[in-house]
Amino acid sequence: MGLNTLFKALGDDTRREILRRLARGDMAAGEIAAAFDLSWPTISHHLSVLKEAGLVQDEKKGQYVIYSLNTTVFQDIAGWLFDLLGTITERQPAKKGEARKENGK
Amino acid sequence: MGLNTLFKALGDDTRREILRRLARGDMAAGEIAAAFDLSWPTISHHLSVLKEAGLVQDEKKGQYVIYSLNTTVFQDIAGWLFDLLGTITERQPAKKGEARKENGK
DNA sequence: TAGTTAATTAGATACCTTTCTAAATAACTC
DNA sequence: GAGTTATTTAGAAAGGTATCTAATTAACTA
Repeated sequence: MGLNTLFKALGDDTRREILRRLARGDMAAGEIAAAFDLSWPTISHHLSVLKEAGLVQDEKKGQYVIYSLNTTVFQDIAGWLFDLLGTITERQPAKKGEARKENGK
Repeated sequence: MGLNTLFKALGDDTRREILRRLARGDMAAGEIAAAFDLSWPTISHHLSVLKEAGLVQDEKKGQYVIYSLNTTVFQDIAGWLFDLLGTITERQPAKKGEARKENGK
């Protein structure tokens, strides 16, 4: 759902810790909430941010809601990284003695 | 300066576009500002967020301030990604017929 | 169906972000 | 040194985010 939403979702310790736990295996919402020193509604909110970003999926199993990691979005991050790093390597290496002088005096 | 600051800095279109331009070569602050439909102070602020996150560096060259990409932080992102994806592959693949049932009914 | 357990939604508060205009600082040019 | 150009800092407005408690919804259990 866009790199913006994605990076914003990743810019929070609690949310990254949730992802780390989900990487070890699926968990119910309450199980996740129990692992933190925050209220259930707060965790519920973080989960919805992660879901919005496509980083997790949820599935209702009886009275539980099981959350799992969605790894496909990590390709978006990797793709963005490669694009950027690719652009760097594309640029002409400046000849000796005139390195990076376009903007200087 | 921490993954939090780093991801937060990346969660903005303008800032990612600044990085993309810097990937092609160093630029003066004003040169960057001129490329956007935003005021100079706004761009100046975005640059300080990027700098705070360690994504760019600046260097005073006479009356200009030249900004350049700092690629070393990308290792932090890559490292985080690898850690997470590594954790996923570490987990025991469930045997057939008992897949992902720990939390279910 | 009344009670219990699981999870989300609503509403409030405090704080952080993005953006602006106006002012300040810093360096160059005559 | 007076003016010009480059950039940042200050201060304000609008909107977003993280967190809480209380209320609601949904599903199981006896």
